[in-house]
Amino acid sequence: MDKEKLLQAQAAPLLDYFQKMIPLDKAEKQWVADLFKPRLYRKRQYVLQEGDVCHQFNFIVRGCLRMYKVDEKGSIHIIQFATENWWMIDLGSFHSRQPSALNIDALEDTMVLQISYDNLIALYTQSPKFDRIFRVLIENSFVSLQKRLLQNISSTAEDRYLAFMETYPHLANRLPQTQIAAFLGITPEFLSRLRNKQANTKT
Amino acid sequence: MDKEKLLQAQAAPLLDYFQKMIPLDKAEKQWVADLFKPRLYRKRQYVLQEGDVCHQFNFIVRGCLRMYKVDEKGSIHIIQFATENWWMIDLGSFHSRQPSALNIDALEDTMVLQISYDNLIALYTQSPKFDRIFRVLIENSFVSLQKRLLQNISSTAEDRYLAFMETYPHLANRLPQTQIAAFLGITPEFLSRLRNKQANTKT
DNA sequence: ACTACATCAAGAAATAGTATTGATCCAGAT
DNA sequence: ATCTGGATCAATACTATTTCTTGATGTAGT
Repeated sequence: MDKEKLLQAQAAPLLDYFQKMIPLDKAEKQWVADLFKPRLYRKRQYVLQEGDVCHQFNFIVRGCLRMYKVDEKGSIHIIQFATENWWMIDLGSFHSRQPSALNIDALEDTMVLQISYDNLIALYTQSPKFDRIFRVLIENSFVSLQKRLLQNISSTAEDRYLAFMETYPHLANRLPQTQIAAFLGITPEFLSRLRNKQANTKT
Repeated sequence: MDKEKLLQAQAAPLLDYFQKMIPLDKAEKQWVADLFKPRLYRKRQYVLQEGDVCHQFNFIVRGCLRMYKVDEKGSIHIIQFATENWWMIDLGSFHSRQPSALNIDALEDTMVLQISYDNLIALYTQSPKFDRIFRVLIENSFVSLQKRLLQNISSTAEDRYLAFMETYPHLANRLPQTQIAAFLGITPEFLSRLRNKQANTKT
């Protein structure tokens, strides 16, 4: 009993998150608390390294992760940031059990709740409610991704910067600008100049 | 052939180390070069986290690792530091395949050569010479450990500090004093006072 | 030749990590 | 009871690392 309570306390942010989507019964809460394991990643630590299979579906309790691809020239292209109450995973690698071409690492010390592939399947089997939860959750991610793509192919760097500031104002002051630049696909120097320009035109 | 040379070059510090213990023949060198994989851990990054099984036997090429236990109060007790040409592993977890109660992380960016459990067994099977090498190497570690224990149970903090300075003079200027304090089992403040005292009595 | 960026180098500014010091407290040995 | 060998807390100082900005110069596409 004591142990159950401890697990539930650790999983609380995730249980809250699910609860807001679909109410869970007692047993379902306990499964979640049992199958999602808390884990701390420290700043700069890899969560997933290119060439490894992505074995974990990660829910971020606190901190910030980034997913990126390193191109042939060694430049970093950031696909996604994720902070509190977001998910981070290479879904392709996770489901195909094939090595990932992507990297995930921590920009801050980050606590996640992670579930392994096998345990996630077990969870789906035990309660189809989780099929629905994860469908919705992935749909949300899909929508953000599509939005991001559209912006990328259709806008100039300045427009992308402005859109970023609108969509993720909380990230703007939280992340180093080097990271934001890598997300926008420009150099930190150029981002610095863009910001300068913005600041000047405002007054 | 080219590839062989590259691997041997990467494994050079380890081959030198073995060579000083027992001469290796060509095939043995190649096994070592093949089975030990180079890996970089960045400062603050975990090499082993409490609760995980220790799967790798690590030889440090450059950098510095620390092994420690976190107690119920959250205090850190450092069991061991390891720098160039030393080994770092939770031997208990490694051999029992049970989760470790210890943490290992990097105090500096650290390059290791690591061999997995299965590959180490394979190495022993291929050449019993490695049984001897690893026996000797673990005996060395055992002796340091026993010395450390003895010091710990029999000395005052000041004596332990002096002994540390004698035994590991190179670590004294390399590690932050917070780490040395955690190794000696005292607070950084008290260590600071001890050093002050030493400096004054010398003149 | 103008716009929208990149590259490189250097310095400034901000932040995080480390060390020191003083004040106060406490437990065990004398 | 008080002295010694420590701990804890808070403030300050110092150092190192990371991040940001700026200037100079270059380049590809319209």
